[in-house]
Amino acid sequence: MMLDERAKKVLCAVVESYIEKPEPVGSRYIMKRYGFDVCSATIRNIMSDLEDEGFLFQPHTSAGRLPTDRAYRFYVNYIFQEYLRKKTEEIKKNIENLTKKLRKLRNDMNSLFMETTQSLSQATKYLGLALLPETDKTALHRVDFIKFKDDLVIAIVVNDKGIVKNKIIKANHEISQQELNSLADFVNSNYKGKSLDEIREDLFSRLKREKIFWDNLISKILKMCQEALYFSREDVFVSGLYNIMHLPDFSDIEKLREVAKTIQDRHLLIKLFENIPEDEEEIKIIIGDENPIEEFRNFSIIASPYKEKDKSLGIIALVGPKRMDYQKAIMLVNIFAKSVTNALSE
Amino acid sequence: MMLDERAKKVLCAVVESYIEKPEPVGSRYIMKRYGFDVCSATIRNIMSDLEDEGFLFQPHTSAGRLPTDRAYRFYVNYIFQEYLRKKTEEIKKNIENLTKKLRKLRNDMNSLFMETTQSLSQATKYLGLALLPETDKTALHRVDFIKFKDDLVIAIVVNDKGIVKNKIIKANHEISQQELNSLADFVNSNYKGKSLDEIREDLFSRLKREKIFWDNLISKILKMCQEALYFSREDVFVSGLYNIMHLPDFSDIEKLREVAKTIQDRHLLIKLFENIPEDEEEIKIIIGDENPIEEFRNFSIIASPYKEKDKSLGIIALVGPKRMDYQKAIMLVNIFAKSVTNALSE
DNA sequence: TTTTAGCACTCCCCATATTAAAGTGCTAAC
DNA sequence: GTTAGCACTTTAATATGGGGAGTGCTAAAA
Repeated sequence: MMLDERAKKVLCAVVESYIEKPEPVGSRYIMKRYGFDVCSATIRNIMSDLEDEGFLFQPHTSAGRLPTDRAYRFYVNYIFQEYLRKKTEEIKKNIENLTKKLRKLRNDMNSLFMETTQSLSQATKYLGLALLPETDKTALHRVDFIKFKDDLVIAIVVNDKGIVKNKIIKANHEISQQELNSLADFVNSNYKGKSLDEIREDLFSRLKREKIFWDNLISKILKMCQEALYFSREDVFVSGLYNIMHLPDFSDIEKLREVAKTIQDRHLLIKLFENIPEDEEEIKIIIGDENPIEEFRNFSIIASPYKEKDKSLGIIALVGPKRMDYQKAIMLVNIFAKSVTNALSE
Repeated sequence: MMLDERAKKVLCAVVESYIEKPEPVGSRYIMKRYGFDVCSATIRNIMSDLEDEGFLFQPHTSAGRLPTDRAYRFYVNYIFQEYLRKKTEEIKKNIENLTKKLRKLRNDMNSLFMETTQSLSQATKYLGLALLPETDKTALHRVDFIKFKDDLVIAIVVNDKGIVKNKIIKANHEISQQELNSLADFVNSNYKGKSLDEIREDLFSRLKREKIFWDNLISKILKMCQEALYFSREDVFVSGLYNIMHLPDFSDIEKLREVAKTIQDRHLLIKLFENIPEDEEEIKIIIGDENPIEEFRNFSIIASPYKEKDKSLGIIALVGPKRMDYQKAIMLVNIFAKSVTNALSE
């Protein structure tokens, strides 16, 4: 399946043409529009070969050809190389400017990611997503335990990003605000700066070490504390559902429905991100069938982690049709991820 | 425009028929389906009269007739009377059962309203909404001020419903955690149980009374405190966008887009609720053009306040097409609003 | 061996015509 | 006031027939 240079060019031309306008692409059009110096019959032969290789298909005999997922993959690899090679001054300038703008929001993550996803969606008309830092992995800034009613306690955790999470837990026994304050003091003075999962781990070994495992009061309290410090990942920002509704790819309402349903279901959405490595430098591109969740097999995702210093915190992404303007999408995700990283890293 | 009994029956029949199936309604169909003992020509005459009165219209000559907004209004008034009159044992039983179920969630408002809006949407295939209690009007349970970075302070407010809100504010001067604790203590011991707006008001008059108005440190701190205790209303739950996508009324994507855009814009959504009185007992029904916000002129809203004891806290609502199953929608909103009220009032 | 010109063939799309069905409005009779 | 009957209107569905875009193949040219 080695393609010669000309075949590659034709393949990319077909993909680009289809991205530009969702219609079957003909040989004559390719020849003229992309300035090939051969006649349409030659292009035709090449396209026929590309079809044999699984890059193109015809909706029916005697129609033009459409790209398969494989073609998109090939195309994306191609332009992505290009992009990395020639990342221009202009992009750097864009990152600088955006960084300045986002820096003002660095202390308010909600606004920061609201702004980010909205701008991304606005600029592309695709769906802008952002996965917030996992509370469990970020450093504890402070915890408070507040007695609510009866044996209910509200645990409030502030992490070093200024994100506030709270949780209502059952204490299983009457406990005074006084005692809760002591508990909070204990945690704050011993564990500030540690990540929640580290803290839970340490509490656990402490329980074990001191042989107060299953019975006494302190053990109960520490266990409650463990529970209070567990937060499953659930914070995703999604913007621009109404933007994608204008795309011809979503004129079929069933596709829209898939997206809307997935958005509504946070757990599913989180699952989408699970297969995207957070620790890599590169932009990750997922096309159609490569998608980890069934519901998004019709779409493509451009995702990139954002970091603070060198630690990856979360992911910024665009979700759009497979027939997406990858050039633009890649560039924008890149710019935003880098800018957020800069803004957070000071 | 007095309609005689028969005309009313015909009008209701037309509306009901159209709600059942979105097609122009013919005279013969009405006669047979709704068991009128006159021939179709008579119905035809009545329908012609109803058209003159502005209740019906024809999409084109020689087609059946469709209800106008006025017809929906008439119909809804009619069935609403009916509903109030004959509220059955069954409904009471439903409320009891649902109350039991929701009571388990009473201490976690997020889950409570998530569950409520989802169930409402699931049962009707319309959009389920719930407006949470306004932080500003609910009683303070406790406030905490947490020093974050530099001169940033995170204010965390817990109200008596167990809802936690937070806000990042600039202190404009260095302030220690010690001082913040004193401030929090001060607010907590003086104002626990008071509503945030009362507290702000009182802080203001205190400032004024003590003639420390514009200058010294305490004044600055109190002003920061005032700012920290202000939360604009913004908490709305919306469920089931993907449910309405199956309705024939939304096969036009432009209509869907209106809804999706409105949902995304919390402020607009809040505005929707502004014209719905929270303090009334009754279920409020808003049809088409009666809608306060432009974007929802194509839809109808069934809304009802929920309360704790006798104090209104917020609103539960369904948004659907004008061609909505009002009977069902009214009943369900009624059941849910009453059940939430019961669950919260113990 | 590769490319090109030429041509027959396929299939979709669109515009037009035709027909059946549903429903009205009107008139005259009950 | 109500009904039967009928002419008329409009839509929706179904056929009909080019026109156009594009392919695949063959034979000749490069």
